[in-house]
Order: sequence, then C-alpha cells, then structure tokens
Amino acid sequence: MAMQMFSRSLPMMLYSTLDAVMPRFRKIFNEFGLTEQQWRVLRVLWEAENVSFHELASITLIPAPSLVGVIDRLSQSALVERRRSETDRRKVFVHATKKGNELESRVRPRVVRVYAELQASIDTEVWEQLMAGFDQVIATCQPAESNTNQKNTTDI
Amino acid sequence: MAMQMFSRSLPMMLYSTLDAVMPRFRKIFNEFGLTEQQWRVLRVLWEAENVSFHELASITLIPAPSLVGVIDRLSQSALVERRRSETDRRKVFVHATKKGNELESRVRPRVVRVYAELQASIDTEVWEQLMAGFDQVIATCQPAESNTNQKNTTDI
DNA sequence: ATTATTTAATTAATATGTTAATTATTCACA
DNA sequence: TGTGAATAATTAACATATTAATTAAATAAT
Repeated sequence: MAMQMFSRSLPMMLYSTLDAVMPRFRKIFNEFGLTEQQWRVLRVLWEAENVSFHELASITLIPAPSLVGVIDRLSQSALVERRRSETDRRKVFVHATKKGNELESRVRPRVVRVYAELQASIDTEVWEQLMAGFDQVIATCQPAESNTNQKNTTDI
Repeated sequence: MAMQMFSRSLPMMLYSTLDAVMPRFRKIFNEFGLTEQQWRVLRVLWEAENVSFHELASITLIPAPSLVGVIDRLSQSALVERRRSETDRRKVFVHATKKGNELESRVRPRVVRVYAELQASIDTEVWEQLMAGFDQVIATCQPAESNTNQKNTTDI
C-alpha cells in the first residue's frame, strides 16, 4: 500500500511523534487548569522573570497573534501581568505574578518526572541522533520564516 | 541561560522542526486554495479512491471533530463527497470528485519536488536515524491514545 | 521638523485543535 | 426480542493556528 510513503514522510512523522508524546503532558497541565501554551509561557517566565512579548513568542514558538490571547487568559487568571516598556512604548513585557510563580512548585515536578521517564525509555544514542537530525533539518531550512511575524529577508 | 534546556526538549524540537519545514509546503497549498489539512485528505483519497471517515482521520492524523469541518469545506468546494455505508449506516465513506482528482496533477508534482529538495539536503544517514528515532519514541509511548477518538484500553 | 519607513503589538477572519457530550446505529446478551 | 453497552460520526464550547490588515510608536531620510 503506497500510503505508507505518505505516513512516513517527515511532516507526518513529526505529527505522529507529537501525538504520541503530548497527551501525557497535557493531562498534567489540565489538572492545574492550564493549556499547553499557557504552560509554555509560564515555563519561560519562571526562569526569566521579565520577558518581552516578542521574545516570549520566539521562545515558546507561539505565533504572536495567538500569544495575545494566551496572555489575555493568563492575565484574567491572575497568573501573569503585562507591563509596557517605558523606553519604548511599543514594547510589552510580561512577568509572572506571585500566584503564577507559586504554580511552579506544584506543576513542574510532575512534568519533569514524566519527561525523565520518557527520556529514560529511549536509548541515549537514539535520542542524540534524533536531536542531531532536528538540528540539521532546522539548519537546512534556515532563515525560512518562523511563525513569529519576523520579516524574511532571504527570498525577496 | 537555562532556557536552552526548554528549547531543546523533545516537544519543542518537534515544533521547531515543523515550523522550519512546513511554511514552504503551505505556500504551495495556498496557491491552489488548499489548507494543509485539505491537502492531506486529498493526498490520501488520490491513492485510496474510497476511504472511511475513521480511516481518514487515522491516516491524516486529523482529529475526528476537526475532520468533520475539513470535509465539509472540501465538499462545498466540490472536491470530495460523502457517501453513507449501506451495510452500516453509522459509517461514512469519502471519495474525491472528478474536480478533486484533477488537482493531483497540478499540486502534487510541486510538493514532491520541494520534498525531494528537502530530503536531498539532509545526509542520508542522519535522515534514517531521525526516522529510527521517531519510530522508537512512538513505539515507547505506544497505545497511549492518538487523537482520533479511539478508545484507550491500557490504563483503565 | 516632517514625512516615509520600519517595528511591535494587536485585531480580524477563517480554519483547526482539544475535550466532552450527543445522536444514531449496531452489537451483545439476558 | 427487547435492553443496555459499544461504536461512528457529529455537535458544542473554548483555545489556538494561519494569514492579512491595522494601530501606535519609534527611526531614518529628507
């Protein structure tokens, strides 16, 4: 059946792997009333204290238009706050509230544990080759636009 | 900066790789008024002629509730048609129309070409190790539910 | 200094993802 | 043979993705 070629294409394998891996994490997030994207934002803010909207979009891989809504909902839950830059009124900084920071000690250990189990179940060599493969594909496709609304200066 | 650990986690690397790879394909799809998901459905129907809704969800990795809308819109564009099974009135089969089939010769060569370029730019060994890594991760996470609304009988 | 350009965040419109519930059939079995 | 459980597709409600357009502020060039 020639359909196997399609199912084993790089994009479909990437989607399959995500479908295999993510449900167990989303289950944890949902226990704390968080979505996957909300988790990603908090995960970054727990380490960086104060991050610009642009950086946040870039690091979390959440497209800017989506991130607006994600932060809106995190704000309404009083987990993060926006703060406009004083030096450049266009920029917005985001930081976790006390309530947002308190979530870390409850959620993160659960996630770390599941992630450790996952990694432990994969041969170290296979894991490293997987990462090397990602790096090569990403490097090859380079400055092809990421979805964070950055300009593409390569193919104009 | 400890943020690198997060950015190099398996899920984030999967998302990064998709962000690097997919835009060039979506650009082609959009030229023909297709979304990525519509492409996937057609890609399957061009080879299989007549596929059940359930199989379609499973092969395209489109969650059943999303697939309903995808097929609705493909139907309105007269590219596919639904057909209820006579033997089991619950089941729905989907097939491409003449118009839908005629798209193949125009779209698919463009996609095949870009895909070949992508694959050619990656070392064969790296590519194979990447696929092997996917297989191992997927096998490890096994019957953990895929998002096609199938029942999970492992952790009840 | 003024205007054109660029940048940062946002809005808008539409499509899809996620999770739970629903409806219509079919199946198993008392 | 009728009734409850299981299955297939769908709907519902909400969140996010995609693409293009918009708004506000800062910069560059005149």
